[in-house]
Amino acid sequence: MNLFKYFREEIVAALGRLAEAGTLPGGLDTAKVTAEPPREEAHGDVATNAAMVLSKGAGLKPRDLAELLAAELRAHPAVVAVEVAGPGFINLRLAESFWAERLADVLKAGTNWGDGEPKGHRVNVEFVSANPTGPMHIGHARGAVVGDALASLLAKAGFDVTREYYINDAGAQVDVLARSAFLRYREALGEAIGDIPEGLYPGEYLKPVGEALAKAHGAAFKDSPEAEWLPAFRHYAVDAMMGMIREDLAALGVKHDVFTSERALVEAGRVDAALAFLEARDEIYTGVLEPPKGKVLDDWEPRPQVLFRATRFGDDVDRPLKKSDGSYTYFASDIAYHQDKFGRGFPDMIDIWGADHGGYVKRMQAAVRAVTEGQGSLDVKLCQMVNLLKGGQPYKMSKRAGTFVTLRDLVEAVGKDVVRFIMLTRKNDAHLDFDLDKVLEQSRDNPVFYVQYAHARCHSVLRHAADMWPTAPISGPALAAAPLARLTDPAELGLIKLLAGWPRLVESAAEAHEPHRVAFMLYDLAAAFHGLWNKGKDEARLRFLLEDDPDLSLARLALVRAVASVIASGLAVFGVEPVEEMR
RNA sequence: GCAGCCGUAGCUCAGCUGGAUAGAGCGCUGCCCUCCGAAGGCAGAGGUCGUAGGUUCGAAUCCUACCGGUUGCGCCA
Repeated sequence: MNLFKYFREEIVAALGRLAEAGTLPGGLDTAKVTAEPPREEAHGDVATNAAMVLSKGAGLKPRDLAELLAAELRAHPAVVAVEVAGPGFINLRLAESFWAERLADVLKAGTNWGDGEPKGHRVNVEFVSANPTGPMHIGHARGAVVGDALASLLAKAGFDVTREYYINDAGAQVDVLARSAFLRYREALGEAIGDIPEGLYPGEYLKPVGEALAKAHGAAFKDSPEAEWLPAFRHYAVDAMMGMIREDLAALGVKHDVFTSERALVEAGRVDAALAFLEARDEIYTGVLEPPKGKVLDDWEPRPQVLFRATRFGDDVDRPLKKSDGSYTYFASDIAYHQDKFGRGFPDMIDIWGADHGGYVKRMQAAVRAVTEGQGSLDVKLCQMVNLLKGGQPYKMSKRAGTFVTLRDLVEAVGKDVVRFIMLTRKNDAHLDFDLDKVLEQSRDNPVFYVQYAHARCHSVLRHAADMWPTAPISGPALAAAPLARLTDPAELGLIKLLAGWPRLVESAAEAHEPHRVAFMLYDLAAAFHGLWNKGKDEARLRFLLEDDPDLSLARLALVRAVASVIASGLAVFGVEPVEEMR
């Protein structure tokens, strides 16, 4: 339960009662009424702006309306105090028993606490979509993690999520891949190939591909013209690269539900169909584009092109769909791809792109509007660069020096959980520093450690409790029945309030498509827990386990268990394994 | 030239889709840390939220114009 949603409904209901009694005019628009946690703790637990946003319609001064509503809200059993403050805020303070009940809710729900109601609403998250021409590098890691965590977050919030990967296997770059593989094939047959020519992929990872092709075909294509071997080699190489990419993703703990091939779309005529669809609606014409200003293009010459009327849908200029040789642009097949996703039952699409593709957002959104006739929506999350550092200094990657370059190497160096967590500690569109030393540091300014440590400490307490009272019921559901009313210290109540706010955070982070908020919530929760722990150092009576007071200890164990459970639940959104012991 | 993103404490960044006295970590300063649950704790200083206008009960948040940084800008994906 999102308690703020609950109180918003209670406030609206109270307004309804006032209207019924004739105190307020009927039919007030309550859409702008909010119930939120106040920033200042001193302002209570729930604050509403109702009096301020409704005063005009009600014909009352905000503070007068606030007093009326406050009187009505005082009757609520969970409310112990109501204050009218500032320009007309109404602040509610909630009973300790109310918080005890929320703690029991957390314990009963376990890691399902915070789950949204199933919405029966499908969302497609497309991410990674790295070109199938080589292993994943560090630049891909952020998009992979952000997409995967966003998908998990949406799933937790109650959406029916599909994780999708778009394989760009139709462009010129896969032909280059095929030629590169062909070279390795000749090499595997014993030919001296010398340096890899400019324009081909030089990576060693293509050697096994060449060897496999040599094994399969022998010398059959050794001296054949390109047309004879290219499609087969391309097919094999793309498959091999995708296999490698899937392994890289698996190392990072990422798994897609659907892989869609661009080539398959093209061969099935989907691009033709999409263009015909637009043609029929007069969204396509042949025209000449202006050269971009302020940028020197020596080879620019105006020429007629097949253009999409993107300007009709909010883009700055109309966009080309065909190259001068008559083949489709990337944009054209991407239109078909998004129309395909829409047709598969995803009106809501999210794409995760690198920030260098930022210039394509408008045109893609324009195309989605056109091709779904306004029924589909596309949100694009752009992931900024990751700056790799070591000890605060830029980390130069070099193959020769043995410093790593691939995603796999990064994961092997620091672990997948560290990579995943750190990638989510910034907004997707902000630059991110990834310090190879800091992320392994055991200190407060390493959020991964700090959060994991809080979780491990919780379990340490639970282990101690099991030693002290071997028969005590300390499972989550059992602890829901503990005497929770005995938790009265402000630090304890503060912790419960954080736990109780988890559903609201899940909901708003999911709605905003911002998984990084979970990282900050986890950090705050860990800080509050460590704070309470430290208080126990100074004040012995605040320790979790008191041999002479098993009842109170049980209540505190309930709190500890709940903290562990919410941390675990947040880490689950990130795909990070919560640890029970630090080593 | 145009477009997207960014501009908040000395540094790195949050700021809950418009709320009340703008927060955290690092760094700095000062105390505390012989024992439970090592990988520290507590407190303090530090801000005209890039600038200037606008919208309204109320703006770091929305709009406009500038300034600075960044990423892009037909036949690459």
